[in-house]
Amino acid sequence: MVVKGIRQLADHLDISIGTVSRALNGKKDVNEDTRRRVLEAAERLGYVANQSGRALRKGSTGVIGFMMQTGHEITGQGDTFFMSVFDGVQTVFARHGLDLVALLCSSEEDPDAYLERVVARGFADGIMLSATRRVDERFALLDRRKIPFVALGRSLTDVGQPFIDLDFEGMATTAMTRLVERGHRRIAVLRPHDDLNLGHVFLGACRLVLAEHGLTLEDDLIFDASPNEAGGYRVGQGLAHHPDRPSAIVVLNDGSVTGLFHGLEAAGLTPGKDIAVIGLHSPQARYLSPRLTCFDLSLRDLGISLAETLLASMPAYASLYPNAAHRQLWPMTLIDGDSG
Amino acid sequence: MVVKGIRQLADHLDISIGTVSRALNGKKDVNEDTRRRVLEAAERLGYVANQSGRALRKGSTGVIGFMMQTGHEITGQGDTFFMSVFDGVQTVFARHGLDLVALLCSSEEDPDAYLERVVARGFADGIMLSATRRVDERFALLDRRKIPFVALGRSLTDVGQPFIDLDFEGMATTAMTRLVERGHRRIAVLRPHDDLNLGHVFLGACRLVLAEHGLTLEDDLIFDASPNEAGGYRVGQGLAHHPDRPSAIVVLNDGSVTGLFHGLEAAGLTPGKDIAVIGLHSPQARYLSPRLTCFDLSLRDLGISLAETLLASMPAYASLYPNAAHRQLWPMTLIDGDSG
DNA sequence: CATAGTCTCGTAAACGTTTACGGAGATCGG
DNA sequence: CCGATCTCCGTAAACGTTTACGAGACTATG
Repeated sequence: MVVKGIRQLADHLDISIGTVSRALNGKKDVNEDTRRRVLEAAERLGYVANQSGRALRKGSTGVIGFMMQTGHEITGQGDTFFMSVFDGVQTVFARHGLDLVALLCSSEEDPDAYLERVVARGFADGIMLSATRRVDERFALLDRRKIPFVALGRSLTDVGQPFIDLDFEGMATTAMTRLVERGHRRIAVLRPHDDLNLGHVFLGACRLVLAEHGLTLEDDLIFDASPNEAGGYRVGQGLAHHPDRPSAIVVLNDGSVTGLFHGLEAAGLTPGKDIAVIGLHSPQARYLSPRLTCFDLSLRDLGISLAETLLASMPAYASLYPNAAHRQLWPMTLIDGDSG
Repeated sequence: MVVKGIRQLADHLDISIGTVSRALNGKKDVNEDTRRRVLEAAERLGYVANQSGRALRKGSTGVIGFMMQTGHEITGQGDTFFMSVFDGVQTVFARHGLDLVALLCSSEEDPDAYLERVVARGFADGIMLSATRRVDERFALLDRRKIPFVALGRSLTDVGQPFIDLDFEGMATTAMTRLVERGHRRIAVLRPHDDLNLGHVFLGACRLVLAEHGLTLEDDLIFDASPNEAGGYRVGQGLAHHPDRPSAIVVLNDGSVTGLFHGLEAAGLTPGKDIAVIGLHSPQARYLSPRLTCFDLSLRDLGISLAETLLASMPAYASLYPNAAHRQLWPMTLIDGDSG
């Protein structure tokens, strides 16, 4: 048997709905005996407070929305990237009875309009953004709507929004220094679409590092490619037939690395021998041959930080996370491989 | 400027909230002039009806939940798999103003309890399931709660629930016949955890096909492995050192194939030469060397069918999809590769 | 002109919950 | 034994929306 509505549950117990509600919500003014009775009955009859009614009254939904776009060509992240991050986010939210849902924006719908719609409806108490773009209306939009949010990926049009982004500057420094010290002079970069800001940031950092060594990043060595196997394959082919082939390449699209390897091999080049490859860690990375030299990070911990940063900006939870970082560049560690 | 609440919007227009609501919802009893005025003002002031209020009154949320579990070790599918399916689902839902969200169940929470909680709250009008298990409480639970749903993956405890599953029987027939005709006699199978029913179904089908040829599926040739690179790698190693090595393997875990290849290679075996490999299509499949012989399917179309099947079981939309399949085995086509 | 019909709109109830408020009974201190 | 305090609970308002209902102002029709 299943009971629908607090009214039915209250009638069933010969108690007023007020008391039932208080009992369920752990409020003070309720006898411990009746509380037990209520809890037991709710459990037995499968009563759970209606989401809409509760949200309407309380003014908060208990839901956090993580916006992502369907159709996988947009972001450069590997296949299990988000699921790992989510797992970290959840462990934090679970402590507060918050639920994480992914807001799925169709590839046919305008992301800005979608987000505005969802936020304006009051669907979620907080928003997580991903795949931030170089000019990203969404930051201003969320500011305007005054809803707490955090971005996975930095904002370039800076007005103080909270975010956590990968430390691309650190990555650029480590990668470029390593390559230069090993004698590389012509170094290429593979990044996803220019509109995503991670590639933009990374290139800037690379230029800085290279300049310190009196080197430059040649325009014809910057490859934009879809963050998938096909994109990597094409770049591999392109590299092989490049009139002035670089001796190394750094790959931001972790989904493209295996494609790149096979593209190179198909053209008779051996990664790590004919051309050094440094990438981002992905599940495949250590099973590639040669093993990929790559930057690793704890996605689960990243998710935890992401959640804490968001909660820190929500009035109801801020006091619990007094020293959560408002903005953070997430450190990555280099894992030695055989590819570069 | 942003307006909050239909009351404010109505006051701003010197109109009653009833009329405003009717205007926004395209109801009949409203002058076309005032409707335009309302629509324009709503657009300009950024008014969108509150989700909770609307859902509470209408008794439906306009939200469809796709349940999935975070932490990627459970299901064999990755982000791109789901994102492609979602894209298809969305194109159908968009026509009806329905929104798809992914209900993310933490790996630390019991999936059944999670689903019960979400459904009982009335969070969504319909549910999509994935990663169905051999004994899956969720089917009975959704039946009991009388909420429309569809599963991506069949139910084995059969009481007529709607689902779409991959045609593993067809796949088994095609794959096994092909291998047998090419002279293979000892054929292995790699599948994810036994608790997921796809592996169970597939094995059964394989046994049937093999029996027709007077062959059997040896117990020591059935490998259960985590649906990831590491799992595949270990099986590759295991195959290489198998006392009576099979000459072919069919792989259900698409996330494991590259790992399997590298595991084999690390042990000195060449896929497609020393051992035939047939798998499922994945973004990597055609960039592997040798190219993977695999079964492909249109994920986007699968999503469309999934959505239509669900809508067909929702009273409000059923009439629009009179001949949507209630249950469906989704066809897959074999793509010739070099691996087997 | 009277009546019926049409068009448009305002009013108010309802959806399921939470919570401020007040009241009834019990307990306690003097 | 009386007033004060405490414990527990019921009542009712409020959250923002949709919609059934009815009313007023026209128009058409006879």
